[in-house]
Amino acid sequence: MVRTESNLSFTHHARHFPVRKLFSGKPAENRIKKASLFRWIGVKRSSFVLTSGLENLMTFLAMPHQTPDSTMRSDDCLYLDGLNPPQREAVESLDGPVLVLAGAGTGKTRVLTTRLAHLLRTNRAWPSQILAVTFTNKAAQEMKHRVSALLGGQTVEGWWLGTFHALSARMLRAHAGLVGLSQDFTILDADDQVRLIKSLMEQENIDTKKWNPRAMAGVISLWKDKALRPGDLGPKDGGEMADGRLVALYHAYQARLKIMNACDFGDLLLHVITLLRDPKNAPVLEQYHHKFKYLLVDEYQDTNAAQYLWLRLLARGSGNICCVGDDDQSIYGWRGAEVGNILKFEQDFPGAKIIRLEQNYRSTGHILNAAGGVIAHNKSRLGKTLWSESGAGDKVIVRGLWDGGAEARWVGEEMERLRAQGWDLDQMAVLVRAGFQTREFEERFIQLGLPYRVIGGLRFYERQEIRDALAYLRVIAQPADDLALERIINTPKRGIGDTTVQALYAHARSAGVSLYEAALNLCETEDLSKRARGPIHNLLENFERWRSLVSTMNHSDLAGMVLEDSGYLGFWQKEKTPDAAGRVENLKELVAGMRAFESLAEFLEHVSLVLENQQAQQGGQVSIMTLHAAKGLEFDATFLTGWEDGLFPSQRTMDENGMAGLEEERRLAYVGITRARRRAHISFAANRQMYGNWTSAIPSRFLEELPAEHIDVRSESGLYGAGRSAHWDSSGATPKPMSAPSTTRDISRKAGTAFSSGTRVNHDKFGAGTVVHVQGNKLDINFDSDGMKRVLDSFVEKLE
DNA sequence: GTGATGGCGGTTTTT
DNA sequence: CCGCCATCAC
Repeated sequence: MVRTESNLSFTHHARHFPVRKLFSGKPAENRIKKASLFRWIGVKRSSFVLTSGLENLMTFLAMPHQTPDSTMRSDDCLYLDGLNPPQREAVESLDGPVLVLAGAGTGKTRVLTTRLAHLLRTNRAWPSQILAVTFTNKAAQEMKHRVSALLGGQTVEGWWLGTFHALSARMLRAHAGLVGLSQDFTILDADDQVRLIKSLMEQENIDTKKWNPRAMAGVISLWKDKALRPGDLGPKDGGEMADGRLVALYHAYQARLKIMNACDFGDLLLHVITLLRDPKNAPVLEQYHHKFKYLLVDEYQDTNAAQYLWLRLLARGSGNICCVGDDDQSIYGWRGAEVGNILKFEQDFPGAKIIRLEQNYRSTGHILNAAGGVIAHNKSRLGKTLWSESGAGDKVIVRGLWDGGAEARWVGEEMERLRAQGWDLDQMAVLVRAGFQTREFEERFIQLGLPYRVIGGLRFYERQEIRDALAYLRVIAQPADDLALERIINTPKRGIGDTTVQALYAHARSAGVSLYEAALNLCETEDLSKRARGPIHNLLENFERWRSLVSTMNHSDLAGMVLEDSGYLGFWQKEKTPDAAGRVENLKELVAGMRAFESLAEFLEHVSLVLENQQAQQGGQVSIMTLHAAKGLEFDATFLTGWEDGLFPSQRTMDENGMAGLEEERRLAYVGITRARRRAHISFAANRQMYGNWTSAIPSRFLEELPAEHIDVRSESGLYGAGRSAHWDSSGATPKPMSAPSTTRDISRKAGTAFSSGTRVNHDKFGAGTVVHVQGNKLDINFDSDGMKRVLDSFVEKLE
């Protein structure tokens, strides 16, 4: 039933495809238009750093702004044959607003890519008239590849396919002047952002211990996600935060960014919105309206308010906007995503067509129904019921264990058992709620010799040595980049200490210039200590020299030279720490990797916006990752671990966001369960070591939401119960507790809830305590040494 | 201006 | 328990 694109042949259609004709020749007429378009865009050639081939982009912009003739009928299109009816409808509903509600595993990407191919193949639009937005570069890449596969290997060039941020940066480079930036503005990442906020807080005498700069930066980012600029806020909107001066801090932050000619990620979208909204710039908006005939948005449930406004502004032109998403998989509310966007699509885009994809091609029946049973508990959802033709398969295996160690052992054993049965290690994954949970599995897998990889974590360009190297390049490209200069001004150590840097900053502030300029101004004067002048002079001289080479020298060679001359590479080569050699390797890799880019500017833009998390993909390893990282992936067998109240659902989320938070956690559970094709395991531990001390927990409330008929409970003796009804008591499948002594627990269980308030009890891990409150078989106990905890009655024994 | 110790905080993550 | 940052001693 499920046919992949590669099964379909398009070769005999290829000659109908406009793209080939489009690029084969460049009529003189186009060249003339090209020149005028340069003016329209108002930027130099090198600024279009996001497209690999600027030529192609220019060619597209030079195309007359009209739709190509639609001469082709849809029934000529073989690629439509493999689609089920709703999928086909989603592909063919090209005009007007369309919302495709694509449940997990229902062929969302296939619909997206086929729709794009269809637009091109039927000559509905030139590539340059299509705006396709994704959240991650990975998704953009995948879309690019799959569309080209659908078109028989023909690559499509010149379309506006990318992340919100990359596309925004592209627009902003073209119109930077309209928002008070210059075309070569710097893009700051989260780390730069926090450092800048922190220095501003210090400057304003706001206590950075009481008010964590990271958190303050987070709030400002959330404001930006909501498209709130400093002027849109009242002075008190920051509440107590930052001593009541958070909004003032936001003002100062934006002012500083302007001086630095820099943008943070939020600004990329916000500036575009500001500029397109301004009546003065109506012609710009009009040109984009004229240009983009079709808009396509992936993962619409993850859009925040700013992205929503951005889309609305651009969609007002053609009105042809297709959003694809799944409200049940919205898991990024905590970083500003608003499920509301997808829930109110119909109101926002009147006359919208809503198409539901409900046939699942990934998972077997029990898995699907277990997931469906959980998500049905959510109130705010549009509602979908997934079904599949692939048979019932295995029930979801649910296992309770004594502690985190036992859980890791059990997962390891099960994985080895599956491996022995011929399952592929690459097709197995451990999914956790929070990063710290991975450690226990790693330790266990190392012991077992089970090859694994942890997905996520530090990315290449987040490594210290890479960021340092990039800082050098940033200062060369953009001297006003204070953060970059500050980062490396004394790295490697060259005797420019904190007091000197503070003096430079003081001068920069009073003169209203950048740090670099301040250094230029001061290095010959008496304002600085004699000792500091030399190294500063030296460093600046180096920078001037390097900068003078940018236009003539290959940027990769230049980078090599910079690292050499600055002493940075030598610093790591001399270093004896175990990781130093790896860092030297990384630096060399960085220099080599730069060759793939056309210029230094292009390279820097890719680093901040588009660089892939290149993880050496070697086969034969199980994966360990967070539930968030697992979204969009699928495995034959999954192990969803740590299903304990407080951990999952996360206590913090519930405290901070109440019912909405709980519903988001539940969606996370839904995402988790639907990752499995054939086998899903869910486990929980009664005790877990967190940050060095033992904590106990009761099983996740989500376990109770799993429909009994779709799960297979195999808990250790004494670990079932948890206030659950009949089907929890099945078991017998697994006879003995693995590590915990069980006698007293069994006795207490037989006795029912034999505890009452005031009873003195003993617990293996927490010692003696007094029962304070009884609720079913859950006891709130005040432990003599560890304080209040909630535990299952089966874990304690009465003290006589 | 640079190296050593204590204290505190610590989900989820992309751009 | 681990890592980061601030503070302190040179």
